[in-house]
Amino acid sequence: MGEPGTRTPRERYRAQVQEEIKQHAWGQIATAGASALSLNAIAKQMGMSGPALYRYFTNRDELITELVKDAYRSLADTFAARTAAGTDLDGLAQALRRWALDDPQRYFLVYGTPVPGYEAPDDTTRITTEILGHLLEACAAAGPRGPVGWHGDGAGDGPAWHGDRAGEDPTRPPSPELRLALAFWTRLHGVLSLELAGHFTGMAFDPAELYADEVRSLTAAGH
Amino acid sequence: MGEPGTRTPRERYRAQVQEEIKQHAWGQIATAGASALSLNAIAKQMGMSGPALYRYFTNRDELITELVKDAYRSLADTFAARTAAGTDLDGLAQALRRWALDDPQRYFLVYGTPVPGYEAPDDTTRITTEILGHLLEACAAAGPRGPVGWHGDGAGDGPAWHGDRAGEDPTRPPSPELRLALAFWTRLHGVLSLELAGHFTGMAFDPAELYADEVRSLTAAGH
DNA sequence: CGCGTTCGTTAGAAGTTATAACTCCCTCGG
DNA sequence: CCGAGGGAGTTATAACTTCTAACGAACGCG
Repeated sequence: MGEPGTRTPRERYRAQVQEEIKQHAWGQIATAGASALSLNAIAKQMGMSGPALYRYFTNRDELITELVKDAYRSLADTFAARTAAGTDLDGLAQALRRWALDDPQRYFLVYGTPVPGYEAPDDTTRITTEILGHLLEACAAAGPRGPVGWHGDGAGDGPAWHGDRAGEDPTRPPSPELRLALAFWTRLHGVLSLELAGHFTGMAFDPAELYADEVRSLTAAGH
Repeated sequence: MGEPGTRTPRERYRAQVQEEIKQHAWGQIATAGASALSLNAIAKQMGMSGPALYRYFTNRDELITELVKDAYRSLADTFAARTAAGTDLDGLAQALRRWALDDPQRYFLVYGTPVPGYEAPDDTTRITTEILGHLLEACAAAGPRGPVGWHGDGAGDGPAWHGDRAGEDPTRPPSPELRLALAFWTRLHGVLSLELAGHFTGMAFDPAELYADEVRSLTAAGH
């Protein structure tokens, strides 16, 4: 089994066209949002007529799903690169913020409004667990002292994680690392989401300061 | 000047049909999201043919804008009712959570993914300032001790608020009430948004506990 | 060199938003 | 009471969308 990436020249061409389609799709999403993504417009931009794209993606939803997967992959990579350089929560937070500001619509494609019926494919959930793995690693390195307590400091035993043992009691307090990771995730997403959505425009303060403040609330020992 | 609400029977009928349209629209949004809202489908459900709806809303965007305004109004009302019953942050947090869980798509219509070009109309921003007014009231009643500090406890002077004085320096630390209100807003939105989007499904913990934990992080004195 | 897979094309169905033109009925003013 | 006007709803139509079907042509492998 040779390289699975590029085998025959046909598959090479196919992958290249697929990539170009996704590139134009990202352009459209950045300017008009994911709901306004038009296959016809993409085809016109690429100089070919509508239905040709269906050779590369079975339908519009599959294209969007692929973009979502790429976005997850991109976030996982930045997290991996950051944790490789040092497992500090502050660095991870700054990397997350840069990733979000770099392409707001990409952020919303991952963490924005969900489509009610949509179910993420299996490989997507695999990437999310990888992302949370990096986060948990940094949380474990940050030490057990966390500013957040579950039930006012219940001693969580073991990493109660993602279907850890089926039929687990959900009310049991999770591990300190998970509690810190959840606070990291929700607090930073809270600031980023509202900032990127423009809910802070017109208010006389700097969102970066608010973000730094929330990061500090996580990294500071909960004395 | 009589009641501006219902004057002639014609206007009464018009308002009633408008309300019925919005009702069907909410139904569609709840089941398929706002992007899948179809005027044709609504008209068919109401037993009349497509273009009739354009007598009541100039276009699809205006209908959605009206729904957004209603959602804001609904949140402002629940906040007003709650603060009238007692200006405690915990009660406000529980009211917010109930309002969000009551209709997730309504929540996302307000705080979800924004359309890049969209600008909220003036009356919408007026309602948002009202909502934040209730929140600030509760924050002021909660006392000056906040768990969050700007620049490690800078003494904010006066309510640096929403275009308070034009040309204000955005880097100046805002008031303690505003800092607490922002933490309330972002932290609770962080949990609610991810929970409603389904990012916690499959993880062995109760989102309500996480929410209560974050509320505790706000109401507890930052000793 | 041929044969088959794949690509891109046009045609077309079914859906959408939105406008134009027409009818009908209700309401308001004389 | 009665007529004129305006609002409501209708069909027809344009322009757009996703997506399927059928056809032709080009590319690459044996």
